[in-house]
Amino acid sequence: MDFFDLVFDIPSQQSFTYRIDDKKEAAAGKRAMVPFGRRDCLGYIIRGRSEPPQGVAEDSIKKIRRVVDAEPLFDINDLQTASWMADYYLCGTGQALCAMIPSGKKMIVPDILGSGAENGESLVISDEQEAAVKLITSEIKQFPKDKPHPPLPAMFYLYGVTGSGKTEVFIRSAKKIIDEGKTVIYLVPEISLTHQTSLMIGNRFGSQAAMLHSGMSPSSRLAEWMRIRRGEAQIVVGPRSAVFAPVQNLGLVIIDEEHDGSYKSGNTPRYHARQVAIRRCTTEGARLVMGSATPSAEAWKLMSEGLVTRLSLSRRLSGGKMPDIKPVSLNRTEGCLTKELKDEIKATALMGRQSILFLNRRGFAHFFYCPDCGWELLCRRCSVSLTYHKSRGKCICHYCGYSESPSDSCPKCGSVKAGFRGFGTEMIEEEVKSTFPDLRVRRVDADTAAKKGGLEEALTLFKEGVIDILLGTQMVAKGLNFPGVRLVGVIFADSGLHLPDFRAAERTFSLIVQVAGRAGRYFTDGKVIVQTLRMDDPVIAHSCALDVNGFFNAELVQRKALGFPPFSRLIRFVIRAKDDSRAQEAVSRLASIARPLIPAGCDMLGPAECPIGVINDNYRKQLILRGPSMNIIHPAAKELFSRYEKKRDAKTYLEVDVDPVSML
DNA sequence: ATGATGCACACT
DNA sequence: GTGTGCATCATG
Repeated sequence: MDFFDLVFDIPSQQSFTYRIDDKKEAAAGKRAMVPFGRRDCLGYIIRGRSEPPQGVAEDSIKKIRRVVDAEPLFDINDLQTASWMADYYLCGTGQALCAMIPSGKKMIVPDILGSGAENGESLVISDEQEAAVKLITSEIKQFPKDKPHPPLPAMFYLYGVTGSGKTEVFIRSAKKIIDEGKTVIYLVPEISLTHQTSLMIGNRFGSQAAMLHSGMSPSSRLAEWMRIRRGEAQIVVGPRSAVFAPVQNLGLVIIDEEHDGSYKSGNTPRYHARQVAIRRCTTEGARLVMGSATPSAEAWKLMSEGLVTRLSLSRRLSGGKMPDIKPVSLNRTEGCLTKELKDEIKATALMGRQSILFLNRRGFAHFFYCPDCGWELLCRRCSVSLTYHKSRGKCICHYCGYSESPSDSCPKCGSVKAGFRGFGTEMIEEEVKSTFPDLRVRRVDADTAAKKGGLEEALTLFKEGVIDILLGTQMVAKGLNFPGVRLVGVIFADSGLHLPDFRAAERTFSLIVQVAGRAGRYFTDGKVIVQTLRMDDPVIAHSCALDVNGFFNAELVQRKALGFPPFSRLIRFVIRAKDDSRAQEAVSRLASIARPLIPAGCDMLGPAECPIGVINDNYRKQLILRGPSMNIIHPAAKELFSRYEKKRDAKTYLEVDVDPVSML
């Protein structure tokens, strides 16, 4: 073994061979400084070899300058995971490896939230919880080897309303697995919830636990990582990237709030932690348990197919009850507060209790709808909102390119008020303040949270009861529990429904149910008012009834009919360029390469403008490959990718997203 | 990704 | 005839 193959953090699958004098130093899994091109570069050693690869002259091989690590950073499993990622997500092996370690690449600001810890260990658990722990930690039955299916790990889904004690089941299961001498990875979404859960795990597992917090300094992150690598931690808590935690003898991966979008990486290796977890569990013989009150459609389907075992928790603990959720029509309402909501805010204030009002992010684009009956213009083929383009005077589908002219009155009820409008978020704050001049109102959103301590301050004040009404976006919707809250008001539940994304309904449903879970965790008189333009919309109705089953029954029929996931798999190609016509030409070329490559039973959506057509002065066009399974479209996508990249169009960039989660 | 190279049009 | 600007190429 005189030679070693290295990969770099570049978007190329290629590896490069180097030589070393002191070969004891070098080993697969270590990093090394080497001359690469005209500069020195940090590379990852992925394997040793006894002679140079074919076609590479011996004297063109350079020497490794310095091996950086005394001990390998990656073991064989890690290296295999990286090459699997490179293949699956169409990125460089080096890029994948780079994503697996806490690099000093991105600097992160110090710790934020200092909110209090959760109540400690509850000694008694319910029968349901007990049964769940038992199943999760039971002997893994080997999958029959003769099955045509690809091997899958033992997978469970802890399905139950907020406050039903999922965390306790996770913790007890983890304890049992650790007692068997194995290790656990506990994944949490990339939000404030991380902190509360981390504290709790810290309380219960002490020094056995390691945290890979997203708000940690790079140095302490690295320190924790090394501690894990050395085998000094049995349970690792962290966001998405913690799925790569270098634990030995992995026994269990927990994915808390499985439906959460932050498990999908938004930049280059665009991996999904759930997918990587499944893969890791498969190769390392571990089991997987996910949990949420609102599973993703993918998980729901896996459950109904029996590939994931469902474990239900049906009761709320801590003396809480699910709140009374009331949908209220916004039609013909002056402003954005209905009488019902105002009355409840008043009543709540009189009781000396608190309210949370949710301003869900407004639909970003101009969509065509009727304020009187709620009718909205949808694509006939994709059932996705059409986006109005003022310049062209047309409504366009961003998936398939279909367009039509808008009419000047509502086709359903004839109202001439139909047109393009939206709720301004600032005006809501105005209205709340002017309606309730003697109540203390505080708004928390991206702007207010931007300045340091802004969010923490607001939440502390709210907790202390110094604020009566907390106005907030998603960042307040998740995770945090405020025992004093009686009322939750959703200002405009439909807003997310207008997004031109086939998951719009799923996300809206999930958000409303999660938000409802904020109220009445410890009391029986929780109240939720859901304001909507479309009282009869099944999504709104199902979410207000907390009817997950009913929602998915309807939603999955729709998805199946339209051929969207989970009944198909997607690979999305996005072309980005400063110049619109260059971007257009590039997608056209991409599409013409793609057309003959599309396998039978698969199709291509687009090329079309991305739903957010311009970001940062970059024009964005997309093309989506769709097929019944990954096995079928993935090879085609790989071929398309490599043929397109053979010659890249000037000043254009291509991004590939396998299993895209957000289509915006 | 990124630095090197080579070819285009511009200006002393 | 040399000088900036960007598209193209290779990196062992």
